[in-house]
Amino acid sequence: MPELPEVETVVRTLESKIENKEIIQVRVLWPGIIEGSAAAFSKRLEGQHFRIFSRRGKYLLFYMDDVLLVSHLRMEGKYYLQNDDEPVSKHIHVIFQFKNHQQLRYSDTRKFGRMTLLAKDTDLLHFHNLGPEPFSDAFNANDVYRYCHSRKTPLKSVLLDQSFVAGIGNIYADEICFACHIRPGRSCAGLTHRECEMIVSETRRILQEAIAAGGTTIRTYTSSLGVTGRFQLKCMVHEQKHCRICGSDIKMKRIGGRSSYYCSNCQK
DNA sequence: ACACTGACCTGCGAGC
DNA sequence: TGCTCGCAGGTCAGTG
Repeated sequence: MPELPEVETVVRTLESKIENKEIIQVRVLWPGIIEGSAAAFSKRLEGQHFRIFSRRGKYLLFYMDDVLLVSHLRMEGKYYLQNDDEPVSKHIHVIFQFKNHQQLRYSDTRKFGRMTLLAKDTDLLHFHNLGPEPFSDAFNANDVYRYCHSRKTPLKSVLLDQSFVAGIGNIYADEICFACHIRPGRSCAGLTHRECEMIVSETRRILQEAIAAGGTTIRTYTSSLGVTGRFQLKCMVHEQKHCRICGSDIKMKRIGGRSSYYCSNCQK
């Protein structure tokens, strides 16, 4: 499941492969991926070049000449750079044709991902009600403390709430809770200021390490263009059987509709 | 205003 | 062996 580190990896990989390439044609094989009219989407992108590559939360941002292409991979979205004579697998839903017979292909087994076109000057600070980026000053212990004390939801649910902080998904939410020695189901209302400081610093540390490792490859997720992350080797609790610190059995519980892994000995 | 649930999808594994 | 069923997950619309 692509979370912030995976999206960051995809953005940087694509930047190195397709920067300044011109789209000469777009084929949408599954219109549900495109928000709005697929025909208008395709027409608008013809003749546009991939200029600047960026990210906001889990959204990929491609600044073209006159338009902003926003892509969300959701669970299984991937990009591949292939030649146009290679067979098109059944999970390819959007094809961007370049010159020299190259194609950028969007693959998505579950068809959950979305693409949309926006004006280049769209305000991304308030885009989809997204909260602060984890590495920005806007994500800090004082604001986290204030936010948490105005509600009673489990810490895990808060970490997954994209309007709280942008980019954290199920895997990293479990890892952050573990690193802070807090059970994912604990109400965020009772967090101390010291714990909020720890949530901020551990979130940054874990995401930074995951980016350095090229993201996480777990279940069906591999990042684009054959790049495989290595962060799953460092997961302390997510999908683990035994705690890597104390050896206790890792417990699994559904919190906010998500499977959540924790060590009942190390996390209070 | 906040919190929870279901829909969107398909592949996979468990159970019969 | 072959079938059905439930689960996985991010986001948003709908409901309480």
